Amino acid sequence: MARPRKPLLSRDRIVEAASALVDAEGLEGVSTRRLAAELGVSGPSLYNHFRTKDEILEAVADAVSAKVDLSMFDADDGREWRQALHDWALSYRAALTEHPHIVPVLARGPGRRPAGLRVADAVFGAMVRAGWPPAQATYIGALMRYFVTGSALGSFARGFVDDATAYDPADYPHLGQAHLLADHQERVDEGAFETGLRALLDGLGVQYEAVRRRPRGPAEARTTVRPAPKPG
Amino acid sequence: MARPRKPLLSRDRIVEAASALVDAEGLEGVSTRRLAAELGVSGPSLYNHFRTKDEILEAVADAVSAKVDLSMFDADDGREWRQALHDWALSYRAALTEHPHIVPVLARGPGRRPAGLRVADAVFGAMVRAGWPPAQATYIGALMRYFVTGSALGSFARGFVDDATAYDPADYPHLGQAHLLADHQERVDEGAFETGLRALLDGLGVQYEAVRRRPRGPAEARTTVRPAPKPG
DNA sequence: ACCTGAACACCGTTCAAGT
DNA sequence: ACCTGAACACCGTTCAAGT
Repeated sequence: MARPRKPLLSRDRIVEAASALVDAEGLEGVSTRRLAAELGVSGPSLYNHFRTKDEILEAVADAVSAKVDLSMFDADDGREWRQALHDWALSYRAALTEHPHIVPVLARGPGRRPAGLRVADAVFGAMVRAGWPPAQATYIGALMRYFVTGSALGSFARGFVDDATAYDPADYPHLGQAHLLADHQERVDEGAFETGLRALLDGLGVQYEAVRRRPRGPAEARTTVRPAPKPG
Repeated sequence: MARPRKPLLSRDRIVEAASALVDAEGLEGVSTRRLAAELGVSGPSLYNHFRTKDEILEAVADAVSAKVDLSMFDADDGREWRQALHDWALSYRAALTEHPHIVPVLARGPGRRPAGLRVADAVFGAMVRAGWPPAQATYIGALMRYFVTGSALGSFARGFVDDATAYDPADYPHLGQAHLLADHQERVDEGAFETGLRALLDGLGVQYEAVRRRPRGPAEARTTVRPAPKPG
């Protein structure tokens, strides 16, 4: 069989199989030959649909971004911007922790991925509507992204070993109980995420009040970052 | 030449060469053969000093962690915890942006890397000394890490293309100026980082006041996360 | 103990050949 | 247009052989 009358492959089928493989085996488990085998074709066939393996992984990452709920940013649902950011962050993090192995790819940046851009667009638009200056709205999209991807990528607790002898008090005077962290991994990561998210939103609240109070004095315009590259 | 009287290699030499290679070519530029060639030996020689290539990369990441300034956490330098966290975050970020290609490895978590653990230890110790409950001190170390590594990993602006036609208003109604971001990349990332850091510290300040006010009521103990796995 | 070359079991990608 | 097998230039790692 050289060419079937009905194509055996499609971008969607490839992305679906690649996602399953990434979830099951991690990024290292994905080779073009392995993926092709999973799809019942030979390795080079994939190159009729994607230019590189990396493009396939980008598509997998984008499929995860597409699962992030953005409905809280809808114009007139009566939600406050802080509440919307909060809910979005939870949905964002949930999407990532459901597919942890692809996070390194996704964390590289929103890039050209359509779903990633849709996220950036929604956040930026909602913040501007809420009264944030465009420059700040851009920053908020970026910094929230930093925090959420950072938390999904580097489970803090996962790094600690479940071995009391691993942390010599002479080297790490305050890590006496560190070996216990291995057990409490998830709880610590979630606590840190919640604490950080609350801090972020409270802190943005402070800045929001300041911005609202002096909405755009010319003196400020001179000392501030500059007109404001949009967005997002 | 089979075995020289003086070893040709050492862990330090290997890490040094690997760091240079990572900086110059990125992670993909590092192969064991390439690295060995740079050191004037054959590929398998490396395995006398490291068990795997990944162990070499971990060591490179740890060398970067070792450059993070921790002196602001020294017991009696009169600094306030917020100021210390702020200065540390800047130093942390600076270390990472100087070696951007290794960040994905470093962001995986502090793991067993000695310098990474030293960082965790210093932050945890300083926060506890400042009056934070151990559980919260643990969270602070983790959430600061999320934010800093996330910002170093995923340059938000870098993701946007310098092409006005790339962002169809029908798809992304608020991304009209997105193509300008490519130009302002660094400024946006720095603005987002500063804005986020300030928000984080302000927000933690709010939580600090709350914790200080009610230092450990039994009612709180029941509703709060739980005793507190240390640290760090 | 520490280096070597040869070898194993893989890679991503290109390309001419098939229909 | 879409798949194939063969091939190219790589990989990380193991291992027996050398000193």
